Amino acid sequence: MSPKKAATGPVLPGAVWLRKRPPRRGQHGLTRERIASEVVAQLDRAGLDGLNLRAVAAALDVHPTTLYWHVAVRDDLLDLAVDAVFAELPLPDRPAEDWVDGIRTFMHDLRMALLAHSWSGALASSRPLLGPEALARSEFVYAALARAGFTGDELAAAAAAVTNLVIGSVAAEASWQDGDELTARRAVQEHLQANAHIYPAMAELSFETSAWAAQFAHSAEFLLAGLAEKARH
Amino acid sequence: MSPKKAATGPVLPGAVWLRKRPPRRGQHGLTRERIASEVVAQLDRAGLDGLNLRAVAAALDVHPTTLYWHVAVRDDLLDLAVDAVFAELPLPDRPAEDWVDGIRTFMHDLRMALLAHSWSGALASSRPLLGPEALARSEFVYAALARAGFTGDELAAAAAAVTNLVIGSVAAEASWQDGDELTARRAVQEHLQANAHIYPAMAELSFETSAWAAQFAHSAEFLLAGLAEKARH
DNA sequence: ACCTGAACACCGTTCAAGT
DNA sequence: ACCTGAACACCGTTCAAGT
Repeated sequence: MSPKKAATGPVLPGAVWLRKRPPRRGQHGLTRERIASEVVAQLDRAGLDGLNLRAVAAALDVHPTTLYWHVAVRDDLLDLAVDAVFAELPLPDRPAEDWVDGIRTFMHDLRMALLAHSWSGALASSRPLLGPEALARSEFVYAALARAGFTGDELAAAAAAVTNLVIGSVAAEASWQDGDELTARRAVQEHLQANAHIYPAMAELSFETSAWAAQFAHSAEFLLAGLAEKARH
Repeated sequence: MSPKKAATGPVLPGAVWLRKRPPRRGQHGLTRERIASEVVAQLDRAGLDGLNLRAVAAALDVHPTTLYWHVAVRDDLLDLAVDAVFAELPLPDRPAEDWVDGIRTFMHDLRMALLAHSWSGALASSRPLLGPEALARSEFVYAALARAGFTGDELAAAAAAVTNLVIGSVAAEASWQDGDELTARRAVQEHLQANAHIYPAMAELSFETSAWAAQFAHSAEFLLAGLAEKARH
């Protein structure tokens, strides 16, 4: 009957946030916050595959199994880490005068926060974002789009489109930067040009300058233009 | 000097496709295709976390370590599986009369193919898609958008926006369906309403009917509207 | 309520050896 | 060229016991 067993049914992703959190700090002062920031640090250093419970515990100066008092499964650590990344996202307390500007800024800020932790895009795209920091950012997006005139299903869809485009773009971008990006790009380009008869349109493009930021900016403008048009009815 | 060591530098994601593939089939008739479809089958059954090399090998009736002749690392298996999913995506041989219709159909088809294998969205979002089947679909998108009038950076950005929005949306959707979705939704809604003072806009929405398909359709239309407007200059 | 310690089952990967 | 077999290092998780 420990807290970690309190969740009903199977462990579902994001479930850390729906369980009651242990409020008091133990004899080592171990809190979710301390655990989260250590996990972030190790993910930054070792990447998603490099993370391991024993190293996290060692850095926190506790026994590996101690962590199981604070989380139910390893994946919970990832949820804590992702929410910590969202906390880095600046959240304006006043809405922007022009809602399009507000959403645009949010999209670029979100991209930067996720890119600062290369593992976070992959996680944000594949796990429900239910932490308090992530929810606060969602609330901001909902509020901005509601002010733009969206309601009901369209409001939910517009908000989803905004976050899914950003997170999807960042995840794709980060997936290239895991290895040696330049070598990878050259290999792909060679491959495309060697098979130009199969991929004529793609072979024409030059990936020489991988201008990720500019490409993302264009992507964002495409969506913003569509949202603006629909908001006008 | 085995083939798996042929790649220069560190193992980068998607690298299976850039290495020369062993052309002939061995005494067990083990090919990349057979391995790929077995991996897909096991992922469908056990999920991403449930996949293990030993089980794959057993099902193929070979020794676990035999797989290392055909791939360099476990992740290569995932790349093979993702490309196999892309192969299920119907690819029209004639372009649509209206390019918007063509892209719209592609987006919905891609969503369906990825949703049919719940693990594939997470993988597609976090690994470069360099397999032949995935590239062929990208080529289709590039060609359609080029016909719409996009060129250079804007063409690349438009294509990226289309695939990233779809993959990002599917990954998010699938992340909810890993566990008991209904229970999860209810818990989240309770949580939002209990904290309605923090999340006023979100608390208002009813997540009763989780109409994923309708929401995705709206998201797609937002992007398509923006693309159409930009294409008109 | 929070942490320790021992122990278990599992799994990706290497490497030398076979045919 | 392709496959086997033994072996290694590692790692998430459990459970009973401590304070």
